[in-house]
Amino acid sequence: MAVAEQVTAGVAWERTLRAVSRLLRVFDREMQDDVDVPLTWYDVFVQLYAAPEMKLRMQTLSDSLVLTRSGATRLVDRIEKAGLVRREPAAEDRRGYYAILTEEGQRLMERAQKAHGAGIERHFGKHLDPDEQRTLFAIMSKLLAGNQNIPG
Amino acid sequence: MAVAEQVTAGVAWERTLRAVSRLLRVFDREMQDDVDVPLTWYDVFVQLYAAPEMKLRMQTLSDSLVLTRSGATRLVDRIEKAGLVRREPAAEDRRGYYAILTEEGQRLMERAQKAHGAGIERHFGKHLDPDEQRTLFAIMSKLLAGNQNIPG
DNA sequence: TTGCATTATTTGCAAATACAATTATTGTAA
DNA sequence: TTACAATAATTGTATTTGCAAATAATGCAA
Repeated sequence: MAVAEQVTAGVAWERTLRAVSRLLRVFDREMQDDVDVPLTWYDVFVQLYAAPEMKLRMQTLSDSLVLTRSGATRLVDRIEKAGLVRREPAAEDRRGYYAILTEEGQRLMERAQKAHGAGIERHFGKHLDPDEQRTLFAIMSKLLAGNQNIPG
Repeated sequence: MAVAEQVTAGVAWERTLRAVSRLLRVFDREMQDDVDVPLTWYDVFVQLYAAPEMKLRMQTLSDSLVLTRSGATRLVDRIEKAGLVRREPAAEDRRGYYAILTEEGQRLMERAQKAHGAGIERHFGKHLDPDEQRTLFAIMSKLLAGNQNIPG
């Protein structure tokens, strides 16, 4: 390359968007192939699995997901119908509900986690050295912190 | 922090996913507010605007977008109905079509670009120094190159 | 030239999603 | 206590999306 490309914010953002989209599609397909659920379901499992007693209020859950409130309601409806999550009214605030990972959900989560971990390594980790991974983490943390209070 | 968090590939990927999702929601909302079209439409404008004669084959277009083929067909349908893009059969291969930015589409694109450029600076560029932007660009380029031949 | 696999695009249909309105509960202040 | 704004979650409805099948044109090989 004779002339170095000028990397503006717009160029960096666009490339990020395309790379992330591509990876999302790959991961979703692999999740389907491996454990026969969409990546969105796995996202729910991850959040619940990491929570105390493997349960979270719907609100907390939807905040961590890539979804609106109503989207989270519908998503949990579907997962509940499949028996992988159940709902329970919140004792301390009767407007609220908890979503709870069932035993079957836990088992699926553990299988999914293994498969997906390998996929992440194959399509993401493998291409970046540890330093790049740390830098990326730091960059994304800054962006997240700088765009905190956004509704949705 | 007494103990530094271990940054694994999985952790870096998850944070990336959340940051990008958040930004996408912000940008989509701002695009609606500024020029009253969804971000997906703008994505089409960007691709066409940068192309020779502001036209691209449907295939090329859908490859650069965050969409499947059929998704691109429907998306262009809607934009065409709004008069911002038109279709034209490809002379050299009669199976194919070009999507072409109309004059009205160009005008909208130029307005949208100004507004969105400011948004990118506000929510993305501002939080990263030039070196970080270059690094991010390089990292995402690697990931894109490493995940080239994925269908969808 | 005929036949057949390949490629470009669109369409039928079902699933997923967002937005706005709705229901139920809580907190607070007169 | 009563009234009312705020909060948690869900639901009605329209839009968007993907998958698989369909349509149409191309290229190549017998």
